[in-house]
Amino acid sequence: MRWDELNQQSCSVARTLAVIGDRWTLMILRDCFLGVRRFDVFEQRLGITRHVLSNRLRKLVEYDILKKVAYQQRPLREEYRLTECGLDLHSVVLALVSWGDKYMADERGAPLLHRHKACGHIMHPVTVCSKCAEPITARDIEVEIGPKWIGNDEVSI
Amino acid sequence: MRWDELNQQSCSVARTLAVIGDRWTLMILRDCFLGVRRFDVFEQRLGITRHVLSNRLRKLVEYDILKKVAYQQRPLREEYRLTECGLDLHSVVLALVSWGDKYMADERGAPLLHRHKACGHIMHPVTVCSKCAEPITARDIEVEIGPKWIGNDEVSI
DNA sequence: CTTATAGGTTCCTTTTTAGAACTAACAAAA
DNA sequence: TTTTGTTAGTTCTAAAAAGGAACCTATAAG
Repeated sequence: MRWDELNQQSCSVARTLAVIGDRWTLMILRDCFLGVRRFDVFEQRLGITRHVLSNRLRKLVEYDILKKVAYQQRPLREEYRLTECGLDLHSVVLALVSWGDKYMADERGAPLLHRHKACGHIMHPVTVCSKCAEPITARDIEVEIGPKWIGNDEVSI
Repeated sequence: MRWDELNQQSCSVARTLAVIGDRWTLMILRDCFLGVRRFDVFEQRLGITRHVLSNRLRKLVEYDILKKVAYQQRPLREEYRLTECGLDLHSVVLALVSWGDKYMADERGAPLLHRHKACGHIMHPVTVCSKCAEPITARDIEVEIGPKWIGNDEVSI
């Protein structure tokens, strides 16, 4: 199965990964959340080739995760900014950071800390239930087929 | 930069992506959270080649995200199960699902629903602050360098 | 008139993935 | 006892993607 076939699957993970599921795209998004917006800054920080960077940025714009915004005319220069849709990927990046901080850190601990502006504390993300607000782990969840998908062979648990 | 160089970076996202940051690994993990444990089931469900599946499973075992457990002797047959470390990736997969349900779904809505066993409701994951329990968005967070990393050129915002 | 800058594209080489066939270690059936 | 089937792989070649370096375009500054 190739990338372009993946987003035809009836699975939200597959469709999401068809857009953002490679290391470079996720690294670019990490940098976006750290405030990076320009082509050459991405290139230098990531050590990505210009060719691949160009392709990934194009795809992110195509899927409305980033948008190009002119910051100068003559010569026209554009930078890449997260859209609302892109900002919503923050929970994905935060979940990756949090896991990495816990399992991949060395003795110096997490390289970057996250401060919650509203409460002022250094925090780590906690995933909770939207209904009862209790923290969720893998064992707390049961999965079932969506009502409009019942009887559809494509989707299975 | 190649995969193996990525996990030497002083960034938890980079180190995490060096292990799980490709679409197949994340698709395998999705299936693990749906209860899949055996080689041929992964192969059929994912449409992945046996070669790549074999490599990815090996890597996941190497990093203690999955473990091989014998379910039969003579001939020895082993299956792959999530470790505690692997179970902690649930928040990553859940964040991917949730974003996909919101932005990549068609008119039928989310293919799979998540029921929180404890409260009994269909839920979606919400990321909250570990200190004040308020929901977090990208704009609510400020990033700063970890105390043991200050003065270290490797890490930068 | 040359050099610098930002944001790319093009070209060729190396690495990774796809797809199919083959293997090992047994069990069950003919 | 030979054949067939099952599970979990490995090996091979071709196609696709990524790496790495050079080139391009529009403009400003010196």
